[in-house]
Amino acid sequence: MRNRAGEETAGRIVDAAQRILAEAGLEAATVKAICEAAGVRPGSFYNLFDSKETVILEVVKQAIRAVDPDPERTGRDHVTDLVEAFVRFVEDRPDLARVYITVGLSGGITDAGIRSRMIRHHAERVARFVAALRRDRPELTEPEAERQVDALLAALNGYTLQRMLNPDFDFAGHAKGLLEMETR
Amino acid sequence: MRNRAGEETAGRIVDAAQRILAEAGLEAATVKAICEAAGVRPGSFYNLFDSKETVILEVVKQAIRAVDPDPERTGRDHVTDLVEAFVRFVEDRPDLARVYITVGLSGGITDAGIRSRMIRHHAERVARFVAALRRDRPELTEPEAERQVDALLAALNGYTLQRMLNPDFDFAGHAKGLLEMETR
DNA sequence: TTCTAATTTGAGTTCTCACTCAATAAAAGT
DNA sequence: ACTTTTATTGAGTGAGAACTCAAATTAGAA
Repeated sequence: MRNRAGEETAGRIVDAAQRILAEAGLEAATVKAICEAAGVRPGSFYNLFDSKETVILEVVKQAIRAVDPDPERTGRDHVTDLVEAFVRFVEDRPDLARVYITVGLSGGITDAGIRSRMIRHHAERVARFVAALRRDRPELTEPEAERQVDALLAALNGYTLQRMLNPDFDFAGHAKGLLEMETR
Repeated sequence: MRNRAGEETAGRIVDAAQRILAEAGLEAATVKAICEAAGVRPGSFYNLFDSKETVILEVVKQAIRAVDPDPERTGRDHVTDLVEAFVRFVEDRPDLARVYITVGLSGGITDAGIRSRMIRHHAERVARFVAALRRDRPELTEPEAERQVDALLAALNGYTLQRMLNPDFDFAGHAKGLLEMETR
């Protein structure tokens, strides 16, 4: 095992970046701050990563994965499960959620691929929700289900936005309210 | 007329800041970039504004004002009117819509006032929508109407987000779809 | 143990940022 | 025309950012 030490250090750096992002936001995630939190000197940082952006992107990828856990479960979840996973993500990792939403808008992340990656990710999520909804309510046609899922996800994103603006906003409660409207 | 020249220059600076914010985001809105776009030297900038933040804030205020035109009409509109106004805002002024969302999300604006200002603005909008909805459908109780408006506005914001990510997204169509769901 | 490659170090370098200010120019008032 | 207020200029400051690199250290292989 030749690069065990390096890999371990790289992991510590990503963890530190994620912690800072979660606690203090994107602006505070400087290389210096990340290095201090990881207990590492800048030289090591740049020995292991090409740029700061690489690390932030790695955190964002983890965030994307975190929104939809256990993707192999596809075909068995209910809409409530999916919504609950989304709520948990926003509640547990509000600043990852912020990063997730900001990335598409901000010029800070210059990686061109990230935008299309997020659009594709959204499309996959819609498909998963539609499948779950039609399982719960088989009487719905495909287009009907799609329209409802579209509105549901848009509302969830909108509430996420609100939660970003106002930390006191009761995200979980409002998300649950949406479910009751949808499934009535 | 003592400060006409200064006021005109200040206007050019605000316009330039708005253009840059809309086209390239908060990160790109440096003093240098704003000055270049406005055809002004940094010295003039700081003769007219205390800080960069002052200018950004001015742009945000304009964005907020643009979302809800004709506020004196309160008490006469229907939900469809309000939604249509919102759609028109997003379609006609995607630049301001982007500013509204970007700035709200970013931690870069340290001014505490801007956040609460946006929250207050949202509350006012909810009230206006609730009044309109109860006028359209008197059978609804206040809490019922509030919950529906909440979801409607969240979905509209979510769709706005989607539209920012993907310019091909059919915002107007989806917004109309929401209305049909709400008022069925 | 000894050699070698992976890893870490930290004092820089370069860059760009927001912001300043003394000097100059333009405009307005008398 | 003269004076005073207002507006503009642009070189410059210091702070802090991302990032570099030659040298030192560490750890696995022989």
